[in-house]
Formats: sequence, structure tokens, C-alpha cells
Amino acid sequence: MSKKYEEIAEELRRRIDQGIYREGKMLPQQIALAEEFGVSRMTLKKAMDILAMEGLLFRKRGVGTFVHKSTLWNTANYKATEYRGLTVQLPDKKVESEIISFDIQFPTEKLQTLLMLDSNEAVYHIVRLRIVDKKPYILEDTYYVVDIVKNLTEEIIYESIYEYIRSNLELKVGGAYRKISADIPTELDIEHLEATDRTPILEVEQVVYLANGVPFEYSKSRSRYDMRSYTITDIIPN
Amino acid sequence: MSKKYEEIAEELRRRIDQGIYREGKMLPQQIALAEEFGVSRMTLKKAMDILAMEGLLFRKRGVGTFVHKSTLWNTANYKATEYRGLTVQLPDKKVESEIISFDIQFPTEKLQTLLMLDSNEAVYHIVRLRIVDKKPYILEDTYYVVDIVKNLTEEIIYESIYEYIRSNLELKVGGAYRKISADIPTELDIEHLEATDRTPILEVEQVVYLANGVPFEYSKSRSRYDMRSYTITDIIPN
DNA sequence: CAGTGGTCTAGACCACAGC
DNA sequence: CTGTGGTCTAGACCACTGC
Repeated sequence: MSKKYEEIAEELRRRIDQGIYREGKMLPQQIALAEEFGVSRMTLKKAMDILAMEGLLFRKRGVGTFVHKSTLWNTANYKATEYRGLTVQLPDKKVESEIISFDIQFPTEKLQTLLMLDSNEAVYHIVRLRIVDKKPYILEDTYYVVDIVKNLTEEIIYESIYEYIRSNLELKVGGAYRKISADIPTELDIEHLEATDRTPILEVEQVVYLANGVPFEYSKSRSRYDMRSYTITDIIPN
Repeated sequence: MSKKYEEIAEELRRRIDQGIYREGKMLPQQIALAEEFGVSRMTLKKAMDILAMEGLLFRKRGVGTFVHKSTLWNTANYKATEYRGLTVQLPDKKVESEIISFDIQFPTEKLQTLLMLDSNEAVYHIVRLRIVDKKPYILEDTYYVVDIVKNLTEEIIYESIYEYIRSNLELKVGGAYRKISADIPTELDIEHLEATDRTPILEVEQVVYLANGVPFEYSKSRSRYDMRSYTITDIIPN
């Protein structure tokens, strides 16, 4: 974190959290804040753009900058824009894993397309049940590119794969494409998610990219309808 | 559309569509493109940022700018980031509506919070079934702020409310908060969506904001699991 | 009118990839 | 080392709001 606008965004986020800036009118305008942080106005605005896209701030030309009212969205149980893995999303909870299968294979044609692979570049295939506070939570069916997510072991899979990617491999996630849908339960769902054959399932299918644009993960995550939902904050900054 | 970066983004999008820029390396770099369009490099980069967030482009520092491979995501049946209404999302289809109920009422406490209203500021309450190619598609339960979405009539509701908001009221949508979940069907779902009591339902709950930050719509849209899914392109531009 | 945020510039400098 | 994209600046000008 050496970029000025990220640091300023962080600081502003902190001030909103702490109630230094409250619902209603905000700081002494962009110019004053730019001066306070010792940056140009464009850099300050870029920091604000981040918070605006997160839905924390909104701005009215000719009026000023305001803190958005926090609603059910901020207390939501899961943000779609979050790649750091379940361990980070649920810091208060005990997150465990049960490994249902773990092997290495050559990619299918679909995987070759989605992950930009040749047919001889292997992928890990992992089926894993995430357990939160002793309750089955998510059934993940995941493929990782072996050349990128090197040397996966059962221990890593049992803990947090994303923590391994970030800390040990020092890779940075840059984004994802996701498809969210509802579905009828499969045999595997019924077996592992404490579902019946009529429990609706929420599925998230995704391709995750590194910051350099290279895809490294394809996965489908399934949960019982009453265990999880997804929120999206989708603001176009002015 | 008077902003240069929007015009440039539009033009670049067109070039990608037409295959002038293909998968692989792209244009003569930012400086050359900036010159071509007669703008500064920062402005050009801002145009590219838009396309990067849409997932069309990705850039590698030290290398260049590339067109992203189009995959199932681009052919997806519904993008979560789309406010222009069903009529626009499904241009090839015949979209009709059945109005199940339409009245005006005072907001509940929850609505007052979500839509920033006082208890005496009325809302329209509309329950509407959207029918696509003669098939029931989405059951919408929507509240609009009367002071903003003025003079709603049954005719408007029968056609496209978003078209009315854009063309007649000349209001610009700025964003939305959404929550996507799966659910068990209600009586209303079963009655109108050709569902049984064991058909999973996909629900989208949302608050939609104008470009000036004022919320004007709260709604829940429900579909059968096999009729619809949502895609999210979620890229952090470098 | 004064005051707010949004756009745009021309150029400097930095970070990273690949030869 | 060269060429790419990313950051940042200082300041000009525009667009909108509200008095």
C-alpha cells in the first residue's frame, strides 16, 4: 500500500467508521481535504471515487459530499466483491473444511477456455465442504491452475487457500466474473449440506483473475437458500 | 454524452465489437491513442478504466492492453449492472406485463429508512408480472417514491417504467444496492410463475438510486430458478 | 453570485516486463 | 535498457446548486 489514493481512502473509511464524518454533510470540501493530506485534488477525488463505488459516500455537484445512510446492505452477510476467502469474511466464526476429494487432472475443453490453458497444463480439482460454527455452509467445487497455485497440499486446503495464495505465493487477486443462480439440490448437496430433495440451493459460479489479468480459479459454490445471500454495491461515480 | 472519456470508451467498445481490436495485443499504446483522439493520456486512461471494469479489457503494466476473451460471461442472460429495465435487456423478445396490483400508500418504517422518506411521503406499490415471449418470467414487487416518479399510470406500468423515468421524467439512474438470494416459493410465486411448491426461486432485492444519490425504488424480483441468473463483472482496474 | 464537485490538460516521475 | 501502463501534480475551466 504505497499509493496515496489508497491510503487516503483507507483514512476516510476509518473516519466514517469512527463517526468523525456522519450522515449529512461531510468534510470541508475536496480542496481542503486535498490540502490536509498534502495531495492534489485529482488524487483526493480518486480516493473518494473508491468510497463512492463501495457505496459509503455520494456526492452532489454544487452541493457537497455526504456519508450514505447505512442500511441492511452494510450489515449484509456476504459481499459479492470479496476475494479474501471465507476465513476473512467471517472473522468471528470458526471456519473449518472437510475435503471430499482432491486430485490433479488435465483440463476439459471448457476449463481450457475459461482458464486460458492448453490441454496439457494441469489443474487441481478440489471438492471441499466449508463448515462454519460446526454447521455445513458451502460446498465448493474448485479448479486451480497448477502452474500458478503451486504445491497445494491437503493441509493448505484444510485451512485457507486464499491465505496461502496471498501470503506464501504473494499473488494479488484482481477481480472475478461471477454468475449467481438458484438450483435444485443434487445428491451431493443433500448428502453434505443437510438439505432435502426440495431445499433450494444458491449457486455461485466464478472465474477469478490475478491482478495481472491471468485467470487461476474456476469454481462453483453451493449453499442452502437459508444460509447465505449475496449483496452487490453497484454505484457509478459521477 | 458530452464527456470525452465516455465518447472514447464508446468508440473503443465499438472497435472491440467490430473486431478491429482482437484477443491479444491491442492498440498502439495509450500515448498513441490519446494522440489519435486528441486528448490527454489521463483522459484516455479513464476511458479504458471503464472498459476494464466492464471486463472487456485488461492491462499489464510493462506489457500492454489486451481484449479479454469473451466467454460464457459475455453471453450471459442477465447482467446485474443494468438498470434500463427488461425491455432493454431483452431487445429481441416480446416483453409484456400483467398488473396484479397498483396502489398508493404511506411507507412502512423499513421503507422510510431505505428510501429516506418521512412517514407522510407516499409511495406507489406495484405488483407486476413480467411476461417474456408469452412465458411468465419475473414477479416484481416494487415501491416508487411518488415525489420522484410522478404521475404513474396503469399504461406506463403496463409498458416500461424505466423508459418513462428516463424519457419523460428525464431522470438518470446512478446505481443500486442489490441482494441476491434463493428462496422457497410463496403462494403468489406458484400462482403466477408456473411454479410448484418445490420450485426454487431466485430473488433480487434492490434499492435503486438516481445519479444525484437519492433513492427512488425499492423492489423484490422473483423468478423460477431455471428462468434466470445474474452475472457480475467485478474487476479492480490497476 | 459564490461555492460545490466534475473534467481535462501537459508533463513528470515511478513500477514493471522483457530483451 | 527500452517500452509499457500507473500515479501524481498544479492549475484551468465547466456544470450544477442554492442563495
